[in-house]
Amino acid sequence: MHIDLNAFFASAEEIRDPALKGKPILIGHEGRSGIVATASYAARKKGCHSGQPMFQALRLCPEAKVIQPDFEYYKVLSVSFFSYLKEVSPLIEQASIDEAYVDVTEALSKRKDPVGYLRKLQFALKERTGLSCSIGIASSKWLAKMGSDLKKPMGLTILHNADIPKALFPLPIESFWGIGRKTAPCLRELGINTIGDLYFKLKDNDPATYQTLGKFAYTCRDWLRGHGDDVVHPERDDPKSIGNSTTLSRDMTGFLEVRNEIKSLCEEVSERAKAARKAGSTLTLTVKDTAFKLHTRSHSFPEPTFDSRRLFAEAEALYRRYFEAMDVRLVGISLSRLVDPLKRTVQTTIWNYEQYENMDKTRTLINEINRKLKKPLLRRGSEAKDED
DNA sequence: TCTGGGGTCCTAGGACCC
DNA sequence: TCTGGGGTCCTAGGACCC
Repeated sequence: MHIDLNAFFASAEEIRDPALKGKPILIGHEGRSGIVATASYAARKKGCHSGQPMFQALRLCPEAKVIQPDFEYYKVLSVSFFSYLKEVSPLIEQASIDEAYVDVTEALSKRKDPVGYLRKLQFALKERTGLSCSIGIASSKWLAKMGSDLKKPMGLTILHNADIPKALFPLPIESFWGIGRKTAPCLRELGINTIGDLYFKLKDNDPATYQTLGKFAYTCRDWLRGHGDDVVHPERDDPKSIGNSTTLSRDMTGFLEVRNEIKSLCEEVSERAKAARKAGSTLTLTVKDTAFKLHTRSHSFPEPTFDSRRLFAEAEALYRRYFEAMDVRLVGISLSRLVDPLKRTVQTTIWNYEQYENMDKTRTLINEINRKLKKPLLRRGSEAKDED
């Protein structure tokens, strides 16, 4: 099952202020370079959609109410959504703040009326949290995701593999999950306008289609046959990178102009890493130039770290070395190759000490170090010390 | 008043090792 | 007789998604 909250941020605001119900709402910032994160269904009717520059959305729907996003509040609602799902099945893979894959094989096979059960589940969620959702049921994650997109809001779509031609083939190629604004025009160039067109080109081994999609072509072929990945990974919530970026109040040139922004980004990343109990070995500095092109430069530390001063020192070095003369619109800092600093053991040290003859002594020493590593190294907030 | 910010995954080239 | 084939790790860029 793929389950997706409908117009999540807008619904969240309606829950907080029921007077907004049914009204056109745009969630996003209104200032320079603001974009729409979510548009309520009333606003969507006027042509508003997420990703749109806010001023464009307001031109289409001047009466819309603009609300600044409140991610902390959305996160709270999201947590209650996921704890509700856990009652249905323990096998949940969080796909984003508002959607999940759930392995309901067990839960559904026991029911006499699985469809009725899902409907009840959907309405109980609405009852309990005020959130409406769409559900897709299928034999693979991709197909379930495509299914949940077919009917909104409060949709329930069951797609058997045999339904694929009728349900998906007529859809425009842009609605294929995994094919976006770059690939879709290339496929249209090849005469592929619908999902069905893609299916037949792949089936007939059209070389140009395979060339355009690369390895992804084989994944698409599997998906369209109903053979895609169907394994739900509950542990997927372990992050692989932690980063923050910000669009500057104006274009800036030279490190001294962006120094304070980079400093606070490093501090934010450091705090988030500590809170997630992660340390990272690779720091990446991202900048966007005035033509909206992104540039990245990265550095790997000999040891994983979350120390904001080390992050900042390296970010400064990278910036001065590569971007000093560039007009810059956005700066970002990201930490990756994350490890849990509490789970680290001293493997390299073992090698050094094994050269010594007294193995008992060595073992004692290693045990002692590992015991120390297991003690909490991280102190919270103001108690945090430099050596942390 | 053009186009956010959080991520994941893939590709390709180069250094390095055996 | 100038130069194989296996692999890993690192870096940079880019596509895609919500």
